[in-house]
Amino acid sequence: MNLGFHKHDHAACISEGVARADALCVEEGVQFTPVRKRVLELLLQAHRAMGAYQILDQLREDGFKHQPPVAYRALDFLVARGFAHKIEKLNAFIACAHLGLHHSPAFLICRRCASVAETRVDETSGPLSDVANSAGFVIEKAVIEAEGICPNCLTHQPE
Amino acid sequence: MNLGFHKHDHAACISEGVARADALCVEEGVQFTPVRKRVLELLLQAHRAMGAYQILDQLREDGFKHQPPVAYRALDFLVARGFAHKIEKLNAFIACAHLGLHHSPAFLICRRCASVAETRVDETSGPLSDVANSAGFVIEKAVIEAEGICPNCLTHQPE
DNA sequence: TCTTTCTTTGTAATATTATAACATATTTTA
DNA sequence: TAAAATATGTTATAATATTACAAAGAAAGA
Repeated sequence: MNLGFHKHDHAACISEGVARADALCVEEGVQFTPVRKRVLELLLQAHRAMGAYQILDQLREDGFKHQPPVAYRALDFLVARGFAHKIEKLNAFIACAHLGLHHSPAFLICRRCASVAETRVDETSGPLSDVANSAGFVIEKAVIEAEGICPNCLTHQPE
Repeated sequence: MNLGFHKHDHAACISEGVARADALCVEEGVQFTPVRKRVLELLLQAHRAMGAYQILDQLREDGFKHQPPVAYRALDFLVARGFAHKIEKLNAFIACAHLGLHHSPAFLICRRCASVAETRVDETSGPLSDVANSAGFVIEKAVIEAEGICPNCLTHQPE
């Protein structure tokens, strides 16, 4: 599976991501306003997790308004629609790597280079679901974030 | 498996937890100082996730010093030794339910009553490990936190 | 024991992350 | 076009967490 730990056509991945989000917003009848679009672009461009205040700094440079709610509102919108995800461990946000697909994301976070790869996991099976089912707990959303060392960092500077 | 969604002898579970931590500290030659012990007691007693500032408030009532670092240092100690865990989703801390056992914890968080149950998962197998292995990513620690509705809340006030 | 080393605590200041509240503007719907 | 819903502008503040440095206490070696 492509986990993002490699080179790719980044310009295309940004414009495709924005286009896809745009289409989904039209479909769902919601407004993909300039700030929202810009924040998604920034996240796609960065290709890594960004804090809300980092985003705010970029917005200021772009001439957008830059009080905290501006960033948090845009991020809330993107996260609610699945266009971005919050990485709880980092208090940061990242563009969705599987935009448009309903999925349950999981993340691999490199503690050396801070790269974050998104993968999908099956919510309805696996050890956690088994435990939840037998306890009678209904899982609605799962935060799955693994920390460790990515293949690039292992290769280039093994510990 | 006992997930904590039930009645139990709470006084015993507090004193046993503290005693076990005490023994482990002796074994490892580290100091189980009064603040550290008191914070663990508070967490065991609360039997739910507590924020650092909630703990700080309790410490103040107990006559301990109560600047933020006091709580964060004690919590860092407890988390480093596995006596407590941080719930990233809640920015809160909870006493370990399997004190003394090396384990990879996972949590079931009820969004209605805010109870948190700890369970163990196998780090070395399962869908996430498979993805990580095939990508060459070495997982060191996994944050696994499921949100949903606990059996008590389902039974007592079904939605 | 002494003394040096390591660990822990006390404290002030500040950094970082996030939300509340309310006014205004814009878009959508009827 | 009026009403309703949605989105933005703005101020203020809440909640979470860390840095830095001084002082106190415990552990280890001579």
